[in-house]
Amino acid sequence: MTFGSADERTVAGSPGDVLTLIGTGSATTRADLAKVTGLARSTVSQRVDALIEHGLVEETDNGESTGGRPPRRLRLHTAGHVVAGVDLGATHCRTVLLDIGGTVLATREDTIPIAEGPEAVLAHADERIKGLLAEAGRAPATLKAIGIGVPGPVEHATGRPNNPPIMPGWNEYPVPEFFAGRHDAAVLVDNDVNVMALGEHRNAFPGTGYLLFVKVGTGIGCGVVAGGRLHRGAQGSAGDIGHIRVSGHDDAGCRCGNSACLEAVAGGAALARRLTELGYPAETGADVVALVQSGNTQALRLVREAGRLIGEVLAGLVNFFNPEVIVIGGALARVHDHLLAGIRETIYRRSLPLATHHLVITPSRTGVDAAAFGAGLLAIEHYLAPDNINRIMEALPS
Amino acid sequence: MTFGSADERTVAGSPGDVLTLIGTGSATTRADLAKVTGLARSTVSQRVDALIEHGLVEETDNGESTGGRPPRRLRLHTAGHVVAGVDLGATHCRTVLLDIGGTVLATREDTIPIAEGPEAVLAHADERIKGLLAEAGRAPATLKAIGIGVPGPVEHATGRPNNPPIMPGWNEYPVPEFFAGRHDAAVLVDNDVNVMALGEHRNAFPGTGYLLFVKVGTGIGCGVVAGGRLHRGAQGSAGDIGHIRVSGHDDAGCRCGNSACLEAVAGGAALARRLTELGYPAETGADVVALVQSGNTQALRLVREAGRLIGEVLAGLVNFFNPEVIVIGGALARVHDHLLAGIRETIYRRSLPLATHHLVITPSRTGVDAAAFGAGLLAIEHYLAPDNINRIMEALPS
DNA sequence: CGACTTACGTTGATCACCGAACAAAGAAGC
DNA sequence: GCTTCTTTGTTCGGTGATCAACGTAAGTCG
Repeated sequence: MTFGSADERTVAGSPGDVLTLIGTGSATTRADLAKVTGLARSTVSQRVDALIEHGLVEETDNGESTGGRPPRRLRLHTAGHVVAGVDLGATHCRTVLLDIGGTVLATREDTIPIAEGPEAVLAHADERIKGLLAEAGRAPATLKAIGIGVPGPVEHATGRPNNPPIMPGWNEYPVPEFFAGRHDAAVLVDNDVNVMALGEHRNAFPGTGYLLFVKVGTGIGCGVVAGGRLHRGAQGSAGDIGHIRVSGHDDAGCRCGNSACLEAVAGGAALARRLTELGYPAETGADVVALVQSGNTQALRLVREAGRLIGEVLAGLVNFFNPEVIVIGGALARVHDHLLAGIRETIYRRSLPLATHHLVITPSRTGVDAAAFGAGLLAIEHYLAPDNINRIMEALPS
Repeated sequence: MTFGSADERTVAGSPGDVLTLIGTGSATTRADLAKVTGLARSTVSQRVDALIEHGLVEETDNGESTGGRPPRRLRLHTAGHVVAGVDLGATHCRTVLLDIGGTVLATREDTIPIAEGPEAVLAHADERIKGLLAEAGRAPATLKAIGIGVPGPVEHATGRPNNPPIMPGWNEYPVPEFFAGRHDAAVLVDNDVNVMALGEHRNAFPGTGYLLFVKVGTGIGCGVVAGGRLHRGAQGSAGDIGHIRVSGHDDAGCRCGNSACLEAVAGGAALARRLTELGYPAETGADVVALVQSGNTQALRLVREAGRLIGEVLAGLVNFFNPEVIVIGGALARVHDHLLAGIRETIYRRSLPLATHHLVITPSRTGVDAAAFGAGLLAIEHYLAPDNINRIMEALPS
């Protein structure tokens, strides 16, 4: 027998918790903190002083008075702490430097095939990170954590890719160890769709408990947020919806060896191939988007039909998972008017009313840097996690 | 921006946490507790003394010596605290009395249509609970919590059924309030499949993080355990997989208004109807089971085919959710040899190898009282939750 | 039958946290 | 412009939870 676990308590008052409250904006002054945590004002002051001494918090201007002494506002001290987010795709590497408040300091994008293998690609990314640090005028030692999104399943606890189909040479490669001697920073590795889901959740839907982020690009994948956290599943392969079967397409073979997979009929590569067959040459999802935007009715029809097929799969997942928000991202979402129409139509037809009543289905609000940004958030959240902060402050009693 | 929440810390040491460790068997002696919690032995003794004074813990025989003084074993004091679990079905009411160690003290089953409405049915259940208390020789005041599983979606936080299709008169009915004047006990209400999933998880797979419990009865439903806890979704309707579309059965109309729903082609009612059409009269899932057990090859064929269809849906969910264990329960699981064969066959064919590599697919190990027992566990876990214990002990400083 | 090992209680010391008093800084009223 | 009030934040002694060290209990081992 097992009981409920020990978390889920009322907001605790450790230094790390106090910092989290300041970072999230849940409390911006000492008096606020006292109210929210239930600690005495004196204790709060003591905690805040320690955080300020460690360079994690700073005082800003005074707030508005409400009839008495105006409060001193507190916020994260973003100067001495930055993180990097890295988005590795099949052929690209996007890098972003964030301060721990989540502000973008610098970005970089370039082309490198992930098939060149982990050493080459990670060395490349490391060069870019160093470049961004220099560009933003931040000392290398201020880099506190690195988040990396990769196009395949990852065992998040160890940072090792787990039989990734499109990353030759990366299987079981210990990514964090690569950076061990190069930076004094934690390295967090996750699937690219997961970090996009995280970024979208934290940015656009922070209060939401249950969110699906669907990326429609060459393939189709899904990031899952449950209870405000990423759901990775037992092997870290959760959200792999590209190979779920759809009705009526048993003739469509998929690279996975099965037929009628969602990806094989509604992915960007599949749409491009069918458009080529119809006499409109296209290779990638971007080409499909271009055809739609140029007014090609066949392309438009295909995208809408793809939306219906994606919607069929999502309708099942809505019943099963009961999310509050579904976000559609990826290359094909750039023509989201047509894609979403098909998706919405099918979900509202095939899902249970109770599950769709408050369901929001929306295009992604984050841009091309979504994955790198989400990877950066992963890094920030690790660095600012209460436990980590408590450890840091115990290690350096200042 | 939001950060990771404040839970997920190392095992804390509040009295409630200590009790949880004793209850789960994670630590059975004072010395154990000191090791696990990191508290000083003196502090642990103090905590344990308080728990004993409150009648929550008792000392048993001495344990085995490992070369020194033998430890005094601790366990939950089950005498003064019992809970009730209630399983309400379409036509039945099963009641079980458990001590807080999870031991069954008494059970009762009888027939009452849930359509008689909440007052009548709950009054009936309350009578049964009182009967079980008397039968087990426990004072009414020792009843600390009541768990109830109902055949429909529930808003778990308030205990109100949420547009349940087969529970006329129950919509929005505040179940906990019904018991307010009758017992000084918390009332937890949840979907019946959820409590079955909980029972199965705690009993058979306590270490598992991600488990699906699939109930194949008249209809088809699914309870979801994620991260060791029940996943209920945004509206509490998660796991409603009976109306997910399956391929190649577009002619099969469903009571929900759509066609090709899993339930409409593989549910017990659907199988019974088709067997009747084939000349083998059957009304319920139990009749189908009887036909299979009597060696009817048509029934056997249908059950196996139903397994394949259920497997098709589950294959998609395995990709999406990446569970470690899938448990098959419900009336039709009594012929699980045939049902599981079809399910396994399809899942291993259609799911990703990474997700199926360590996947266990197994029939339920819990019997006919699974739901009532699971409801009782829900009650126990609420009562023994660290926060609740801490509140109790602060309220009565003894 | 002592030496050793492990378990548990006791006790003075320590440290985190609290609450009350005090200081700071503005608003409101005259 | 002054006093009074309100809210914020700090200082400081007091209190209680927790700890580490020691002492006692109760076994095993040679």
